[in-house]
Amino acid sequence: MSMQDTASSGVALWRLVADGIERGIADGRFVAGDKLPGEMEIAETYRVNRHTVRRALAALAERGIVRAERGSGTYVEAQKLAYPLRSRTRFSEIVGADGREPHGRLIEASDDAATRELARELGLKAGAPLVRIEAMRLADRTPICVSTTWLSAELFPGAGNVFAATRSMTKLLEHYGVRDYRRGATRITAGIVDATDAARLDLALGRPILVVDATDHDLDGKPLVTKHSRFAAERVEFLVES
Amino acid sequence: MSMQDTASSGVALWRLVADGIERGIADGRFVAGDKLPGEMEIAETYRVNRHTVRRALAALAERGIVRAERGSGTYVEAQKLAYPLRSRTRFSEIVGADGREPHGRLIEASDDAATRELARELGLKAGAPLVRIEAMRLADRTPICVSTTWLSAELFPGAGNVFAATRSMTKLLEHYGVRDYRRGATRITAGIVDATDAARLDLALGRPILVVDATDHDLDGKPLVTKHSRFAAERVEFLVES
DNA sequence: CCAAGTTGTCTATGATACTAGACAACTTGA
DNA sequence: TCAAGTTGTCTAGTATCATAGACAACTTGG
Repeated sequence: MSMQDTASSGVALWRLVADGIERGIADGRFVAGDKLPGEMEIAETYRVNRHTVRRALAALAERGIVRAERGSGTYVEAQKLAYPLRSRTRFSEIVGADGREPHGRLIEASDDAATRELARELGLKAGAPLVRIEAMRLADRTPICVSTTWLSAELFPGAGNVFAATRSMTKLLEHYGVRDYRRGATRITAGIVDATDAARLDLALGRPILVVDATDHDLDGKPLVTKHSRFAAERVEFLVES
Repeated sequence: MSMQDTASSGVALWRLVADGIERGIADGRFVAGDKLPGEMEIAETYRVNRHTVRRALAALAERGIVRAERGSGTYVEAQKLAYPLRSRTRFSEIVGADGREPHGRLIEASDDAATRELARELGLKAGAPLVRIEAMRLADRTPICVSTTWLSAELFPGAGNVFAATRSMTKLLEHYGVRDYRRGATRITAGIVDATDAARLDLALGRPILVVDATDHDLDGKPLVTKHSRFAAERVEFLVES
């Protein structure tokens, strides 16, 4: 691996090495507590200078993924949150099941007008008044995802304030008399985090995110809320059951 | 956006701009045929030199995402493949439904021994003989994903040759008398493409990929094959139905 | 204690990324 | 035809990336 190989890829070499090591951890080639190969050995496998490897490891160490011990070696630290995608998906339940403490945080709430896309998703007319809620979800102080949620301002007046108080979408819906709801079709893709989300998720620029678009319906199939969520890919793994 | 902001993120500035524009297209802010803002305007919104924007646009143009017209502007070109995740998921059907021509290609087949992980997934003992098939799937000549598939070498002797001939996992299983099969639990996450897959998928280094791990079972629930697939995130969108 | 192997830190050098400014070539609409 | 706005192409200067080598500081096992 040389500068010529990566020419015009737009990612620094040390970043490729860091991604490679991180993937090794994600794939289970290295498990929490394992000792990584020595810097020299890593340098040889990636055909890269040892300094480049050091920079990669430093980046991983700063993110808490590995920990270097002078004279001894570099060791693996972290894990991923298993996130089942079911028709009944509640963030707090999922995080709780993993033995971690769920948190919600309101970033911003504002009024908005429905684009054609949003109107179709929510069964409203284009231009209909909406409440837009920008929120963040954490597990044990680690940011997991940020999501933008839209609700009809007519069906859910003052939804922003209710969310600010309850910090839970489930409780917000309960407040308006919705006892239960189901997730409709979910669209998943991946992308690269933008500067705004990177700051919110405490993620380095250029990290991958899982992008999820979904609409929740009540039991009669009437659309309630539609969401656009961005998950830190390095901290979560979706499970689809059949 | 300055070099200081991106310091130690490991992604080139032009790459962030390119990703931002591409995401604008993915999110529907720009649709195929739309004219992008002028280079100067983009440079201002990202607070970046015009040359940096030009490099970003050049990268997008090379990938066929946009097309520049001198004296006029830069225009949007492409779309994504909708990929439903059901218990009965067949690549050829999905691509066909999108009006495109599905293709399969064998990259490599070899013998392998089951790791503890693979053995558990396939209901075998660790060290059991496996056939490992590295394959690639395309839609209209565009690479969509590469996957590594493992099967028991005892249940499916010579599976590599059969796949080479049929280039279809469904037909391979039929050859061994498996008439129907179902997908079990599927794990989805995102990552950054490595050098090998980047070459196979014709993807630039540092691009995001969707990583899917799944095991297929026969109708009695007996595990047949387990797969590790990597999808070019920029070309596909998963649909989860509830 | 010693030797081998590990991570930490320094200096130096060439290649690349980004910025900056200027101007050419072309398209569009008035 | 003309002016404004667009993309294309030069030249330069500065900061960062990656390589290279040497040595210090520390851990581990014999």
